[in-house]
Formats: sequence, structure tokens, C-alpha cells
Amino acid sequence: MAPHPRRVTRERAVTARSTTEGAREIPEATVARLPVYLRALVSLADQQIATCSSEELAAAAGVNSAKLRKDLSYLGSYGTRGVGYDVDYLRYQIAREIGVTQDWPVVIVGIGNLGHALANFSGFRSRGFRVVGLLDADPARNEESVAGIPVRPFSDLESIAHEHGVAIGVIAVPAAAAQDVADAMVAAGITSILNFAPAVLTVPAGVDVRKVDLSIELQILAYHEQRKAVQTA
Amino acid sequence: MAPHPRRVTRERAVTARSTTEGAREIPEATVARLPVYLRALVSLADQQIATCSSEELAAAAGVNSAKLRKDLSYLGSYGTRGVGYDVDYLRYQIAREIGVTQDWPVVIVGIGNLGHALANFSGFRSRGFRVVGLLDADPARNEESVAGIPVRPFSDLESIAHEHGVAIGVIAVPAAAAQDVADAMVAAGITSILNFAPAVLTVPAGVDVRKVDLSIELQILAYHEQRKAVQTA
DNA sequence: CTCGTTTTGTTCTCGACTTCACAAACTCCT
DNA sequence: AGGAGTTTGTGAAGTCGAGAACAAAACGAG
Repeated sequence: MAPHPRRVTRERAVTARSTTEGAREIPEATVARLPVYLRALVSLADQQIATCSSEELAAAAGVNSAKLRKDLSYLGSYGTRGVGYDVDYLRYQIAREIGVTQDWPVVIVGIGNLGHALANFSGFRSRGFRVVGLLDADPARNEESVAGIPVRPFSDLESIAHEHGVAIGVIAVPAAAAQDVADAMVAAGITSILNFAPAVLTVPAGVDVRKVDLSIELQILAYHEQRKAVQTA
Repeated sequence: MAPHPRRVTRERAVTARSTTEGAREIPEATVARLPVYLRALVSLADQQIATCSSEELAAAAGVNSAKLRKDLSYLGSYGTRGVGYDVDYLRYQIAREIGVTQDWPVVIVGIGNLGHALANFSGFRSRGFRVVGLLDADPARNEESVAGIPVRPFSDLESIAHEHGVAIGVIAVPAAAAQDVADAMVAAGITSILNFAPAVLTVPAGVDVRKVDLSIELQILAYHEQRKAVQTA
């Protein structure tokens, strides 16, 4: 029945090292923090800092140092006791583990307000991604071009995806259209979807979906805000 | 030292019902799902559905029905055994618990591409929020107006916040400016921040920060995508 | 009124993640 | 070379959340 794949399906974890080599199982919570560490390391490197302790890196990433060390230990032993971590080396190792040493081609569907913002987002290229296609079902939009990339009709999804070997798609359409877009993406061979539409997507096993939802984030803040107000009252 | 307040500080939980009345402690994981249930209920109501079982609502929200029932049980006993839940009644109860029966005033700082998109986002009003101020430090932007709201200079933050009693602020500026904006928000009495800038914010205890980060989400997808590729190879 | 059916609310168990605490390993100084 | 001082990597304990399973409660039929 496939309840909902917000988290990765994870096929019983293969009972750890089994087939080829290491194939370390990295906990999902750790995976979600690796990009934060990567960004902190890039920032340190920009400041010409060559070495850092787990304490310093943890501070830059906004986490507890014990957690940082445990997270890094899943990748291997890349630090030196008594010294700390080599910034460039660790940075490369994390980038390699995440898989962003080379660029991933990405398509964005839905070039409304949000789609525009995403297409113009400069962090794509610098963080391991490259926008290879902008798509919109509205013919009126198929004439413009955003950030130097032409907006093409939605029906071109499959050809663009195959041409560039796209595995990751971004959905920035209204909620009502989101499921249709997701279905088309899956049909086009896309297996990872980042969904900005406020809708629950149903996809086959093997396809990952992550959701980003402004209203939900605000409502969570509102809940805590309300509690603060009640508590001080 | 205040590690980082991505999650709420939670003052030792006061050992459950202590002072005034119920003051039920709702787990953070449940709080994060309540908005999803709320949206699913609104959708059911739009379809003229008056009653639903936990199974149906769970399907609409994309979760497991046992989890849904347990989540709802933290709010109270709002269902009827053998029957299910009254859609409108449950919807109101969840909205009340989250605190979105009335609108929260919100300010958005940074009216670039993303800020534009956020300001135009129609879901604000319908989901318990009202944009009362758009701010940008660039004087060139202080002449436009977005979605009918004038863009005002950043220095007006404090007066706008006080005038409307703003508790929630949205940061949509570049990473380098994010901490300064956060500091100004805190100084203006804002105690909940939604941060779209790819930066780690440091704020005093009692201020909640939630982060939304496109690059991180994509990198998490990339990690899993890479593993799929390795596994099938 | 009683019995069978449906569906909630809750208890219990299990797994995952966080945090602590410390041994192992490295550097530097004498 | 040896000892003092750091800092990593990890075992172990504690906390939190997920899911299964079931008792309690409501409804409807006869």
C-alpha cells in the first residue's frame, strides 16, 4: 500500500556490510546534518582556516560537538586525535559521501513566483546542482526565459529528462496539479522529488519525496508562540 | 552557550500538568504533523465530507492510522468510537490547538526573488497568517509595493513590529545579512523566526528559529540518489 | 434489551537517535 | 625519551517516537 515515502524506504538495511565492500549504513538523521557540516566547512575554508576541532565545527554548524563527532564517525575516521580535522580534506570527504563532487542535473516544474525564485537561486551550481530545464504548462510562460534558461512546455519533460539523465525534479506548481506533475516525473525516470506544493504525493516505492511547506513551518511556530503567550499570562 | 535552538527549548516540561489546568505536553513530532492533518481536514470539508474515520483521514494526510489516532489523543478525545471524527469539529479543535483560529501578524524581511514569492503566497491568509510588513534594506526597493503591500526600509522594522504586535518574522535575505536581521528582529520583540537564508542563526533562549533550506533538501535527495545508483550498479 | 460490528483511545514493545563519559591516539615540551 | 595536555572515536545509557495490538465505547439489528 505504500503509506507515504517522506522518509526513504530503506530496504531492511541489508544487515550492514554484506555484498561489495563497506556500504556503511548512515542514519537518516545524520544524513540530514551532513549538508550543514559541509556548508560550515566551506565557510571556514573561505576564512582561510585550515584546521578545526569538533568543538569549533560544531559551533559553526549549530550542533553539539558529541553529535558532530558521532555523525562523522559514520563516514570513517577522518580526524586526528589531539589535533582536529583538516578542513579541506573533511570537506571533500563529506561532499563525496553526499554525492555532490559532481553536479546533478535538475528540472523545475512550475515557473510562477516560487519557480522564478528557485530558478534564480545562485546556490544551485555552487552546491552540486545544475538546472537543465524549466517547465510550465501555461503557454504564455513558454516565451520567457528565466536566469538564461528558456521556459519550455510541460510536455517536454520526458525528452529533457532523458537527454540530460535527470534524476531529481522540483515541483513548484499549485497543489491541485502536484500529483499529476509527480506522476509525469516518475514516468520520465525521475526518482527524487522536492515538493513545494502543499499536497501529499503518492509515488511508487523507490522514489523519494521531500516536502518543503511554508504554511506548516509557520503553523509550528504559531503553536509554540501561542504556548509562550499562555505561559506568561 | 546556547547550542542552537532549532528545536524548541522546552523548559524541562514542567513535569506535565502542574500549574493552571491541563497544559498537555504535545510531543514535537506530533506538533509537526498537526498542520498536515488540518490541511487534510480542510480538503475533506471542501469535498462536503462531514465525517471520517482515522483510516480515511490518515490516508488523506499520508500517515499511518495508528499514528494519527495517537497524535489526536494528545489533544483530547474528539472522536466517537464506532463512528469516526466530525470533520468540522476536529478541524476547529486542531486549529485552536495550533493557535490559528485568528490571524498572526507576520513581517517579511528581504524582498528579493524569494521575498517576492513569499509576499505573493496566497496561503498566508487562509492558513492563519497576515503579512503586515515587507522590509528591505535596499532603498531602490522601497518604492515598489508587492501584493498591495508597500516595501519599507529595514529601519522601520521596530515600529511596524510594535504597531501590529508582530511575534513572527520571516528572513529572506542573503546568508551574510541573516544574523543582523535576526538580531534586529529579536530587538523588535519578535520571538519566532522562519529562516530561509542558508546560515546558522544565534538567538537568545526563548526565541524559536525554524530553517528552510533548499540546498540541504536537494543534497539529502542527492545522497539517496547516489546510493540507488551504487546499489543497482 | 441484547448481541455483533465498527472504530476510537491507549498500552506495550521495539527501534532509532541523543548525550555522556572515557579510553585511545596524537602533539608538544622538557 | 617520557610525560602532560588535547582531542578524537565509540561504548553504554537514557530519551523519544513508531507501530502493533487490544480493551472500551458507541451504534444498529433483531
